[in-house]
Amino acid sequence: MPELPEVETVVRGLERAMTGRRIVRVEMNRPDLRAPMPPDLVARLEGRLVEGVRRRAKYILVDLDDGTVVIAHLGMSGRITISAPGAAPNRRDPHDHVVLHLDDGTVLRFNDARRFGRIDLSDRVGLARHPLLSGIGPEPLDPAFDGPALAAALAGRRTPIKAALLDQRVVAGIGNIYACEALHIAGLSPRRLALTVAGGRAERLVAAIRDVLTRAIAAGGSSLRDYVQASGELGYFQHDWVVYGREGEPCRRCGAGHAVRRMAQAGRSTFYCARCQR
DNA sequence: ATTGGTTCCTGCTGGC
DNA sequence: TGCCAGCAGGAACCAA
Repeated sequence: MPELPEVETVVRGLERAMTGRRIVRVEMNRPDLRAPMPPDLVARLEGRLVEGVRRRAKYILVDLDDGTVVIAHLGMSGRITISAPGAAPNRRDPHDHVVLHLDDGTVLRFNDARRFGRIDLSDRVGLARHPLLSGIGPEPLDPAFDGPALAAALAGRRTPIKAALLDQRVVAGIGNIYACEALHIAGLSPRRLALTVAGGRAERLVAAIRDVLTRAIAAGGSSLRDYVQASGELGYFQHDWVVYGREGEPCRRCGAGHAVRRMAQAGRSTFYCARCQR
């Protein structure tokens, strides 16, 4: 799915399109995503004013004027497209599972071919206790996420650091691409046991995570096959990947000769340089 | 308690 | 050119 930078980019697009607007009509074309959507979704959205849109981990949170919060996750193939008021209607797509019509004519479509995404409802007061959000770790761009905090989260864990970074309880929002990139920047082997990432190594990894996520957000995220920004534009951070998807290409840091390798970890592809990542 | 494997679903791509 | 196995950004769930 879109990882943190992609979700952040979508949230910024939604924020512009939705804030201060009223939802006048909701179409629910297919209620069975990864989990069934709430049966009262349409009733609870229609007529509500949108107060804001924000992000937590890879979740999109839409605050409504009655205290309801819409929780949306894009899964692996989910996207939200925005048709500006007066724009030609999009071609009908069988994977537009939920369609929102706003009072200014804006149309938002939640599209997810693989249906790994989810949509749920909560309320502002109980949001932190919602089962989807309650166990999630610190936001990586929050100043509270520092070397000692990461080291504490990794203490005693005998899983590879790559797998630990994908664990949303350790740190929020990192997925396969940015885990590979951050470990390369930090010079840490993806195979290294998580518990050995402490002290200076943890500091380096935190700095690397912040660096890659910040640059990716600035680029509008990475566009893969299934991902476009809310506005329909493409992010371009995929051109800045140093290891992800570059199997066999020379490591940009080591110079010629040392090829980027690919291996499987926990069923996912890991890309790394065996020379400069220890 | 941690950890690794499996599973959900569809679409695209690379190799034959 | 055509076919199809394998793979894809995630994470909940299960068993050990």
